[in-house]
Amino acid sequence: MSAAAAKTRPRTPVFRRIKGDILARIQAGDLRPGDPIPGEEALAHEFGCSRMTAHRALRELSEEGVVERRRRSGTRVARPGGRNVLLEIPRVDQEVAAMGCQYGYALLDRDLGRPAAAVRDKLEAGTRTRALHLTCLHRANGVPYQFEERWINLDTVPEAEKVDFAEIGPNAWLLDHVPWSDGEHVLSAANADPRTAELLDIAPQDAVLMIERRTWRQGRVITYARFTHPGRFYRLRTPLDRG
Amino acid sequence: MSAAAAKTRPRTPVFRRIKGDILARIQAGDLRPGDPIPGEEALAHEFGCSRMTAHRALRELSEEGVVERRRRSGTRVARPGGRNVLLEIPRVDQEVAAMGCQYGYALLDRDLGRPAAAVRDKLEAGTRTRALHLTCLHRANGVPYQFEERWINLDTVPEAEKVDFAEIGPNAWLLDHVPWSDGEHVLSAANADPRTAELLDIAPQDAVLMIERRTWRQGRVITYARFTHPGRFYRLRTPLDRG
DNA sequence: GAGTGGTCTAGACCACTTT
DNA sequence: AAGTGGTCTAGACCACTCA
Repeated sequence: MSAAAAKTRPRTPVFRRIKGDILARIQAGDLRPGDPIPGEEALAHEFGCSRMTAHRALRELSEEGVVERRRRSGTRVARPGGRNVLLEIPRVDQEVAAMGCQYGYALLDRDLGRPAAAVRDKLEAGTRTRALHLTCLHRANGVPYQFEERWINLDTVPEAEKVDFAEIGPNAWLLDHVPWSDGEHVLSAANADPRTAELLDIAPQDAVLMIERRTWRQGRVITYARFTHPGRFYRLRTPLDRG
Repeated sequence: MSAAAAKTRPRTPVFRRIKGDILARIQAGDLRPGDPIPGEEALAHEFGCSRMTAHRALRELSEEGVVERRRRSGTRVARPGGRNVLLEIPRVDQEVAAMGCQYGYALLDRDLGRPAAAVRDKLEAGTRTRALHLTCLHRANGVPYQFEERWINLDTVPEAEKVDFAEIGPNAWLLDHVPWSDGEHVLSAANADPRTAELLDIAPQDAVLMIERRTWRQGRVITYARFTHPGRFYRLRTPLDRG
């Protein structure tokens, strides 16, 4: 087979070469959205590999949204709808350190009790549920960097009641003490309220980027957190991955 | 083999059951960050499957950031650093339609020429590069929904020069006419400038959520776009996936 | 050197979908 | 009924890394 020639000791795995080849054909405009892609059998023959290897290449392309697969009818180039983007939301202390700045943490307020109805909804909790309400400020080289307001559901994480959070931030503590969790994130822009503006040392009404996070553990809400960043400086950036 | 007993016609693939089992152990607190996970050989024996199947389960957990794998030293529960979140940035027309609203598109301005230095940098272009500058407004039920400002690199996509974009939005046209592309997204919050505020029918200085997108084709920038949404209404939401 | 993960094979059977 | 993808096996060899 001339196709299987030029072994050239393939440092890159075969399934990657298949993926790269198909991706290149698409990027070159050779294959357009909706166009059919050779089946697993054909690809296996073309690349001189087993069907499993061709299958893996096509499966990964499918998971990445590059192609669409349907039984019987085969594999086609996906027609891109929206964009699915991998967003990294780093830990604030690591983020500040990565910028080469001195990280500072301060607990502004610690308050225990039954939260208001709006927060109760976020916690998916009943009226008798108690929550730990924490207000924190994170600084980079002394400059306010992130304002954090957080509620921890004490029904789900009762151990949190005994922690004072004066030294360790709630995020770091939770990551160390609560196993693993599902998460939901909501991104929005808002005008800073007077208190937030003062804490972040920005003008009232300045735009802030807000990240709301809820995490679950076995179906119950662990915590609801609001992270507020000065909009003028803060950016969330997605890497450009697919080469 | 007693291990292979109880066929029970497993509707869910074995590799999924292995993944689910390990995830459950982690979420139950049975396995904590840093704890070792049985190797592929051991898992294969435990679940009565081949090593390939166990390998796939562990590989996918690793790709999802749940575990960390290293040769020789084995597989361990990952210690969560930041959070990697899958963000869906939908097409504005589909997004509006999905809300059950009437989608409206208007081209406000179409301008051809050499862009200013700031935009030239974004396009990674030289001083002689010409770009098509488009300004568009997207509406939902007649209400301004998104303001779009876009530059298309005519070195990369010369065909765009002949399109008038009066009827079809630049995003839709590009998706149909330019193969596939890498993308970079930047999210930020800002105060609306007077012109944007007027177009979006919001007060000046109101917070807006801005999404900047650049796409590449074979190493060259196709387009740089800025999407601006009224911050009061617009939310970007990540699904809570891992069950 | 030994043990782990990473890849690959050449088969196999099944599930789904379209004809 | 036939053709496609989805899963799985029981081996194999290699690469990396730790002891």
